Amino acid sequence: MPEGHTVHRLARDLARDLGVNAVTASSPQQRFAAGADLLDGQVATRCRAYGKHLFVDFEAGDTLHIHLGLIGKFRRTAPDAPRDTVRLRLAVDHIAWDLTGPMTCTVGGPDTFTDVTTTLGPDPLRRDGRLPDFSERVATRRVPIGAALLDQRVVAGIGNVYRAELLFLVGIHPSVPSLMLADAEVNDLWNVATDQLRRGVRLNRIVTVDPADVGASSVGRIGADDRLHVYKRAGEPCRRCGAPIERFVLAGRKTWFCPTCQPPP
DNA sequence: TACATATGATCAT
DNA sequence: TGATCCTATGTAA
Repeated sequence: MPEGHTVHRLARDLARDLGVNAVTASSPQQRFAAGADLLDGQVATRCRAYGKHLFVDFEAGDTLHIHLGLIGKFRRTAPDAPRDTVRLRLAVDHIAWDLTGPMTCTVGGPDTFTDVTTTLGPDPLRRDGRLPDFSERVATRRVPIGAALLDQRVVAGIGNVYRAELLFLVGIHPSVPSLMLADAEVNDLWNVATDQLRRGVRLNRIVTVDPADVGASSVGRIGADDRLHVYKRAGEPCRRCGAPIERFVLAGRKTWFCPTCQPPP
């Protein structure tokens, strides 16, 4: 489930679990054997996230760089858990963190963080993420806003679920040209993104529906199937207006919108 | 057993 | 735009 919220949450949980102890690093799958050897026995000194990129610094100056991609997972397991597909296992005491299916898993020097993040747009989950930076990048893209939001050079950490959900929440159709958005709309988009991604970190999952959006019968409780407004809900009624949710492909990925709440340009 | 699909990104054409 | 990489899961056969 890797959008920015997942990676920021990982940085936090990893930092807590790894603590100040030396880690045992291994690559059961062997594809990261050399890197694991470098890290084995070192103390992790810092865990950071920027967009969908995760960085773990080690005492000797090595930086582990991980990007989960579409199917990657990094999860807390036990040292006796199955490991045939585990690219990297970081173990401390009785806790093991298992990385499977990552798009990127490398070890580099102290410049790794800067080198990787210099190409990225502002990250709403970071303290250094700036709205004016976002505004400027949105205003200079000659693509639909639904494409711009997936471009990590415009804003870092948003993926296919948040692109659809955020645009619903701000009432903007994905096909509206990025540079046509009013200042107020761009501000709104940034603020909603910040709020929603933070909520995602807190809950460790994407939930964009509010209790006020669900029926009185459910007493404000949000169930497993009503956490999202539009993502993967083609044909189902909009929770706010009842119109059937529609779907189309934008920037090579399916996206969803409400034709009433998000009028086409 | 096979196939489709997935919250991502890159590279080739 | 399409192929490709990586893994896991759900559905179909």
